[in-house]
Amino acid sequence: MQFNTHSPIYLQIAGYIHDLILNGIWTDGERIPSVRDLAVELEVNPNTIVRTYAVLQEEGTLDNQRGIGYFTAPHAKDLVLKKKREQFIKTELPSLFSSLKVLDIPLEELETYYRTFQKDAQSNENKDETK
Amino acid sequence: MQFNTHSPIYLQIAGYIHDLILNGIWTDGERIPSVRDLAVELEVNPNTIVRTYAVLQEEGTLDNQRGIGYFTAPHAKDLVLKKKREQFIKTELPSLFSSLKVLDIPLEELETYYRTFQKDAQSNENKDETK
Amino acid sequence: MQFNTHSPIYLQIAGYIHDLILNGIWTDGERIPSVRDLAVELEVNPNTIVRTYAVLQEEGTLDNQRGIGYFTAPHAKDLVLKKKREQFIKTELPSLFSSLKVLDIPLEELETYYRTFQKDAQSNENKDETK
Amino acid sequence: MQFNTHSPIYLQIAGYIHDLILNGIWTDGERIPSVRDLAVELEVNPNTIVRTYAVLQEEGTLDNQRGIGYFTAPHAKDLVLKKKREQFIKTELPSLFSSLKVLDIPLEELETYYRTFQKDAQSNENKDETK
DNA sequence: GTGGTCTAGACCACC
DNA sequence: GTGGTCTAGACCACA
Repeated sequence: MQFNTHSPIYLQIAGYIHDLILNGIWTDGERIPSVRDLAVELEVNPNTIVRTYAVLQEEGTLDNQRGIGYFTAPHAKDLVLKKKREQFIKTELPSLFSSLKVLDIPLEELETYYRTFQKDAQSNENKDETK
Repeated sequence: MQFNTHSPIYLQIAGYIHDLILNGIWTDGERIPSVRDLAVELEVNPNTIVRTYAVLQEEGTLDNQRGIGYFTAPHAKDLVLKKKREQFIKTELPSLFSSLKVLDIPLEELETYYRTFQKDAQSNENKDETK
Repeated sequence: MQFNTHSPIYLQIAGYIHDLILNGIWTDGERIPSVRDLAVELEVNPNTIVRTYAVLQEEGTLDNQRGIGYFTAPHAKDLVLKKKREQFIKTELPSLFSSLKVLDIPLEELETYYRTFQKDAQSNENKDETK
Repeated sequence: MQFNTHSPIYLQIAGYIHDLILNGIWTDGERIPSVRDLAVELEVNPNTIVRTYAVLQEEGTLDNQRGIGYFTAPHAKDLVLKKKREQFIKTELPSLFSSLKVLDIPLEELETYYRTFQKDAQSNENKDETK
């Protein structure tokens, strides 16, 4: 049995940046924080960020202009969305379905909970608007 | 940002035992490995297993008889199933649904994948029978 | 703070013998087990029993006839009863009363529970007779 | 026969803390000694105190804030009082009543002693006020 | 043999 | 500083 297994920090940060892009916090083509700045913000060694940015550049999510800085790619959001969807369908769905099977929860029950979830989400949005 | 998020080993082992019971590897009322034996098998300190077993006894999943050993409770499987279902609905479903929303996957699409999953599972079972 | 404090075993055994006499299991003037026999029965070092019998002889509960053995005194039961009553009133009652005070339980409430206790005891006796 | 009957130290300390709360020495919501400090004070291993505090937190008597310390719960005193009353009525009263029966002390006699006890207690209080 | 408790000492995350 | 966890090793009671 294996305990205390993590994905490496630089990959955790890559996932974090994916989420920033998906949620529109970093928009397509925008200039993003320098390696040094992000390292300070996340309280992490700059080399870790270097590695993260390299991975994201490799996969096409980020562009680099030497001497200027890093930018999100022109279609970063679509690209990340596609990537996450594939990963979700290939790895998360099977584990979800096997949970449903073991726990003996039919798909119909899921739909019920889904409607409740959507109603809750909506009422929260309304609250936010009122603020 | 949070890196290094673990649940403690003794709880990871508790979860592992839940799965053993759910999957019928440990059946209701059966004698289970002694503290020392399981500690050797999982390569942890006996005290860690003591703590795991104490938690599971507290929640009613295990019984024990001093000087004899630990046993799964008479209705251990039902109890664990109930517990896991509650936990699944309360904590995993919301995160699933929010993934669906972010990834823009309608519930209907899930059903399609579900049917594929079930067919695959069935064909695997048939293979097993053929063995 | 003091943990793990016991009365010495020889005194615990003295109390045990008091109870035997009070409950009529050892009657007045009866010959009682030899030091050696009682030591075996209670799984205790014979010297411990020697000490117990010495204490009980000192307080008048036991008599010793050299070469023959130990006997309960002619009025052993009355003597023990008197002793226990005194001890009860002097040491146990105050602690009981202070519990009642701290827990805010009026004496009247005690009477209620007492009646319940007596009824239970009686019904148990009836069961015994039926046997 | 059973000699050497202890409750474990961590439970003895739990009982000791119950008393501190009942007697108002630790008041509701108050910060209590750190694990290490109490361990030093009671001359036990810190892990023993950890276990005691865990038990008391489990039963709702204590709260804690990570990195800050332990606190008595907002209604700790009421909670402990309720717990102790139940335990007193269920386990101590029957043994009291059976003592009364064996010693042939009628309940009325108890009342006499009770009045004496109350008078003594009152005169002690007056002394305290005079101080 | 079993589990239960306790100690000593270490390392970690949080504040 | 705080609590939380884990290890190593010891001793105990029960069966």
